[in-house]
Amino acid sequence: MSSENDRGDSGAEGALPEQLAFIRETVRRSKAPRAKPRTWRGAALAKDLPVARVLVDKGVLHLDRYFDYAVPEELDADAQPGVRVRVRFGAGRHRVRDGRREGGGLIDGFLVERRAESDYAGPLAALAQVVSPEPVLGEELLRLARSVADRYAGSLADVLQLAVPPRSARAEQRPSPEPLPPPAVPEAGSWTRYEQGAAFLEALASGGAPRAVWNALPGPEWSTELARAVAATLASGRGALVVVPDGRAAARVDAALTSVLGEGRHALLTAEAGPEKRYREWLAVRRGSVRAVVGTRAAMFAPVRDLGLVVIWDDGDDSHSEQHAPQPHAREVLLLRAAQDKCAFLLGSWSCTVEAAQLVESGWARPLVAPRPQVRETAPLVRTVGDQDLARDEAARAARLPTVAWQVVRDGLRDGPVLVQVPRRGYVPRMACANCRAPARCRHCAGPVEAQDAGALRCGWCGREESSWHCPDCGSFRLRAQVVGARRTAEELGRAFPAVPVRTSGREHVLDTVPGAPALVVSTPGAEPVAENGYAAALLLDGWAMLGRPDLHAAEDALRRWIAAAALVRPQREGGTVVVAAEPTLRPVQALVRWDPVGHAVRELAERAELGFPPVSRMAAVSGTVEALAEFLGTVELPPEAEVLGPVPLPVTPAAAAGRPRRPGAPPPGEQWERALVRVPPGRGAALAAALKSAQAARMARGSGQPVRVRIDPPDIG
DNA sequence: AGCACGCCGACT
DNA sequence: GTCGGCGTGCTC
Repeated sequence: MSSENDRGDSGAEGALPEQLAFIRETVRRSKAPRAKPRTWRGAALAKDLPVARVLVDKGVLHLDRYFDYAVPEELDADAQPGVRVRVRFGAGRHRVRDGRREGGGLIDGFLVERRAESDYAGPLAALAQVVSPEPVLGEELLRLARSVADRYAGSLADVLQLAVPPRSARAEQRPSPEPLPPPAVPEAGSWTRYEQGAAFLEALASGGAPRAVWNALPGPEWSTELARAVAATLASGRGALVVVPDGRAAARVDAALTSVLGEGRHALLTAEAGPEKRYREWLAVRRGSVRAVVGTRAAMFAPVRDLGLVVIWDDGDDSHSEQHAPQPHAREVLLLRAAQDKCAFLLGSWSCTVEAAQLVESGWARPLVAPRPQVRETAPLVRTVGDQDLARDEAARAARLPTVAWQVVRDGLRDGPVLVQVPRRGYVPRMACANCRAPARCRHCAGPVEAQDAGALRCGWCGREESSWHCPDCGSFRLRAQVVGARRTAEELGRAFPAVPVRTSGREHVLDTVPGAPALVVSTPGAEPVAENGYAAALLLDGWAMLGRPDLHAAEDALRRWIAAAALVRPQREGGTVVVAAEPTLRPVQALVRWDPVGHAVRELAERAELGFPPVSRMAAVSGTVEALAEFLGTVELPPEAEVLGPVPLPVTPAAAAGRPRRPGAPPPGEQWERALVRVPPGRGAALAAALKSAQAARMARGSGQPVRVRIDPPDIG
């Protein structure tokens, strides 16, 4: 299916049109390639392979090519492929002084290749300096970075900035430890709970490259199961890489790896470590001293030797999306790695994203699931509280908490801690059917219907006015804005149970664990502490806030967050109960009750295919001022199948926000920007990225003042 | 992006 | 003649 095609044609063998054009041009111009590079009044050059191909470390797209430099004799030994170099670069003030060319700034780069001769017809400048003889950019990493740049219409230099950590001389001086021999093949352990669990481990241990989408059972065993998969891969003599969404998850996997493998066999790569320690760990991996890595998203590029397995945990968490250009997603990067290195792939989660379901649907990966009785055995009981219950229950309505919920909390507090999940502030209210709460969508392109200041309705994607909306599901003509507001509920809850301590975990202050004693634990999604022996009960409040957004991911996100909280609750047989405040007829609510995130994702996938949504189609967002965007859309040569939606105006950033850091892709404060979406059918993702990249490159080269931002797989469509 | 080169108008 | 306007194009 689509994703496979895209991975195929964005691979190393497929050169982009502008690259081809460049190559053709260079070949034409240099009629007779010189046997030896001619420098400015030749200083002594390396005898063997006197040309260094250099990637200049500038993110600008039209410089996204290699440049040749001459290798002076004294740098010959150090100037090996993969090392960091400094070169003079820029058309500026070329003066020839003492037989050497000067001027142009000194700029960092990577030496990519040593060659006998150059395609470049002109005289070569010499390498100014080898920053360090440590080879940091290997062939595989370079190939990966190239694929990622192509996939995301970004520059190679930008990707390398994400992939290669900044240098620390002190870290380089420290020798890395001696590598340990491969460990023994681990026991299957709790993997036997899954139908293909033991077989998956065996395949890894025997050097195979199985690819699986793993729907993990609720509970704390997942990190040990991950560690066993890593151990099995190491036992086969290969390396393994695990990417998790945050530092807490990384710490859990780190602990599990230590207990399964012992000390010294794996590295922990997280931002928390600080630059020097982090580079030291990275170097230990790169040098082959350490064969296994766990880390947060930057670790997706970790240069693991002889990679046998890549793992991503909880791919639906948005921290897997890199914030820096070109904003690659860890799942997509690991997919590229699995394809490039022909290694095993494991995507694990308590929940299931549409993208994960697609990997199974297309046949690229196999499902790794537990049999239904095992799921029922492990999951808590889930009860729902909808509007009907609230309406019937006048007293509860005032407190925003129905009787069922009170009872569950009260009963739970007799046995242990009770988790209360409240939504974070700041959800954008959007329009939904007042009757059945289905998000209101545009009839033409299925984008989200938004309320304007004047009260008019308009599509957030194509900008069409919506004057006669009615709900396609239930026929209602009434719309409502979704409202958020919940923190108070938790406070009231605390007052209602005065004898019980209330602990909170949220953005500013995240608790890692809580003891098994009775307590109310109030948390925002993603910050839920793990309870010793599991929570006795959980209360998931204000489902509307999560479901109300007609964001593509609204239902999936809500389900993922509920499941993430509910997975910390004891199994039903131990009395574990979850109450979710949401209409029981809604699809994600039903999926939670049945504990069937995979079924939910499969149905969402079918719907996305029907509506032409990602990941079945591929989308890109292009934004800029009205003029800049119009000009860009006028010049870009999109593949014929491409469909342009919009442009529509983006909300103006208040000028008061000037001091604060802006989200990447957001317009500068006070400027009116527009955004268009471009979508292409399955298999044309690479062509779309290439077209956008070359249009962007042409634009930058022209230096036409106003910027245009291009974002592949925009996360916030709708 | 910088920064020079180039090919046209008013100036010592 | 030449100083300098910034349009155009290159950076190994």
